[in-house]
Amino acid sequence: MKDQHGSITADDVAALAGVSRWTVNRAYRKDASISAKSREKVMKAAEELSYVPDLLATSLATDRTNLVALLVDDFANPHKLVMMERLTRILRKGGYDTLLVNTSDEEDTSAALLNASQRRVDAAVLIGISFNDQSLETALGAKRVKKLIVFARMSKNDNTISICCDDRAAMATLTQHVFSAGYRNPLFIAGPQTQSAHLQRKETFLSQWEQTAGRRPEFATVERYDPNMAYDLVTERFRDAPASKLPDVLVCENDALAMGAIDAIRYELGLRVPEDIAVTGFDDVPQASSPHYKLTSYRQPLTDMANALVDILEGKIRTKKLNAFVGNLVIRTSA
Amino acid sequence: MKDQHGSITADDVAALAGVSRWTVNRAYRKDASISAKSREKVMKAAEELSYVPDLLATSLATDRTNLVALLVDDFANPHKLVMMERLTRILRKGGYDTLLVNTSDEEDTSAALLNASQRRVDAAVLIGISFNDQSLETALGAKRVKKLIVFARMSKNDNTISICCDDRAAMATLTQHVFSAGYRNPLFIAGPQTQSAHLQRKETFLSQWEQTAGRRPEFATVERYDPNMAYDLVTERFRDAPASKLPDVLVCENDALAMGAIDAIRYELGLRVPEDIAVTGFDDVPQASSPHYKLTSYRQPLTDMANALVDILEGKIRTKKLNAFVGNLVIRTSA
DNA sequence: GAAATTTTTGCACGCGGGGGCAAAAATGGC
DNA sequence: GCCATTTTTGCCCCCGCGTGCAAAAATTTC
Repeated sequence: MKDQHGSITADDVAALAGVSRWTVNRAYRKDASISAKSREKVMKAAEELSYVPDLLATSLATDRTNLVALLVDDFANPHKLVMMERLTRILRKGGYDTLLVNTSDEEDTSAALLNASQRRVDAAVLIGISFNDQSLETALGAKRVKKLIVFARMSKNDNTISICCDDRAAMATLTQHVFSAGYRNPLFIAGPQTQSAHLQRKETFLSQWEQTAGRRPEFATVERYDPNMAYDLVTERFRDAPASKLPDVLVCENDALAMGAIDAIRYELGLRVPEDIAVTGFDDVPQASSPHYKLTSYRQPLTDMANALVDILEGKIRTKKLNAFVGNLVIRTSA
Repeated sequence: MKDQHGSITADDVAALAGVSRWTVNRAYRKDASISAKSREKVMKAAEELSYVPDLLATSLATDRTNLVALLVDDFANPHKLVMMERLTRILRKGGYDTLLVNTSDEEDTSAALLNASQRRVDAAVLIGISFNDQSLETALGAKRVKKLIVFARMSKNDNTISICCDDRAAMATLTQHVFSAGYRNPLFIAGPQTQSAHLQRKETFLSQWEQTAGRRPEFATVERYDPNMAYDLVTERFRDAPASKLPDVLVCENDALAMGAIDAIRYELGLRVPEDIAVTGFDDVPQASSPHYKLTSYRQPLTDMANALVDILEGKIRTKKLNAFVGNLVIRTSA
């Protein structure tokens, strides 16, 4: 009875059940060789003492924590919330807990990874945007983490695993929709140029549009995925532009930019969406469906992607670059 | 050299530095009695081997994990993102990591708490809305967690610690602003009635307005803190109402509801904000500042609150109910 | 320079549980 | 009922590090 200490260990249960400590632990492992009878005895005793195995000790002994670090660097984008919800839920279902690591002000992703490695996470999942391949290459922390997974973005780094939706297919669908809706003069609004994933999205659109419409569209970039940046960009670029100089559709790299663009069109340019300028986004954040935006957007198959993540953790998938996930275009009235 | 195993332990460092393992570990504890000389030797050897102490083993030995479970049940509200960012950042600065627990579909908060307790978290912080005092009372998991902290809400449960902004002061400021702006016929839009924190916000407004204006205002409630619910509420309630029956201001329990209300006013009622109906929110989410909403809202002092959380974890604060945090009213054009 | 302190270091043991093997018990065959 | 198998159980040692104490080394005292 070390009940006073507060924590009940397998020893206590063993004593009560009249078996050895090892038998108690075995009762909790499903593949263990133990008779149904003693397992039952153990479970009964465990319940009586309200015993639960200690994951810390288990982790230490097995070198498996069932813990995944989730590194997030941009808490401004509501899509992060969607991803976090989906990932935590599905990871949990797969038996994993999530360590949330905020790398937004901490330029040094390496330090975050190192810290995670000190907790022996089974994997680190990056859903940020400012992690570039180079930093992953040089990060000391990166090497200590068992698995490094870039989620919703493609990394070219050979040591990292990428899970991403098929940008090519996505942009093809989008291009198709925009073109067949009659738009002919698009402007692509992209985020920072340093991000491979998004660069890919941009390049894919540009080339696909060129193929479809015979002309390579213009594009503009902003420094961060911040609605205000898109807002300012659109405002400054088109404030005094004659109607003939205006694009007829803004294809935005994500919803955050699209929403900023819509606001600028309405409140700065005094124009209508989609009549004067149409807008498309990417991610289909919850706000995209608000009557104000009614944003046509592309929804990534996050559930499938998260399930794939679990499969990777379980070792069921060994491919390093998974990018065949196809989502679907959510057509609303903004384009 | 157990380098092949991948993990370098204190033993390896000890061997290289020519001291015992315990001296190595001591070098990492700041209050340990160790000579400057040998600490230096150890650190040099550690760097050479790129050794880092294992937090799992440390936690097991010290019964202190420096891990905090953050339970979140509503990923639809963008304010959660703000809170998560602030909390993770400040906790990290205080030396704590964050375990993100999604309790949105899992009705059983108890199971989540139990799971967290198996990881021996130093505390569980609830920033959700559907945790009610009763469930905290009966939750088996609750007892196993060292500290149970309700953040941004007041719990009446004696066993839990609450950190909340001063709702009375907040609503007083808001009431004052609304009243002196000339509004006389407010409608309060509240979330689910089961939540003590928010009930408090509502009751506070009602009584303070009564005191100020001499008349107890009406209120309406929705089932979830979901913009669509506020949207529908406003639409249904006022669609065919004559202008004389309309409130002149909607005081909403949070920004999510306020934004839904604004959309309904504009897109369903065809009225203007604030000229026909003004709106106020609470939380000051990032979207509140968009040109579309320009929402007058109340910003909680999250940084102070998060710092208080760290102080509680460190044992520097022993008070159980902290609710003296005063934020500030962010006045925009919606009211 | 020897004795009395004080600082530094080493070590047994513990934290809670897992792997793998040998002993014990249960089962099967005839 | 006896022996060969198979299942079940107990146990040693290990995971990586912290605590508290005793031994060793360094420092002070007179």
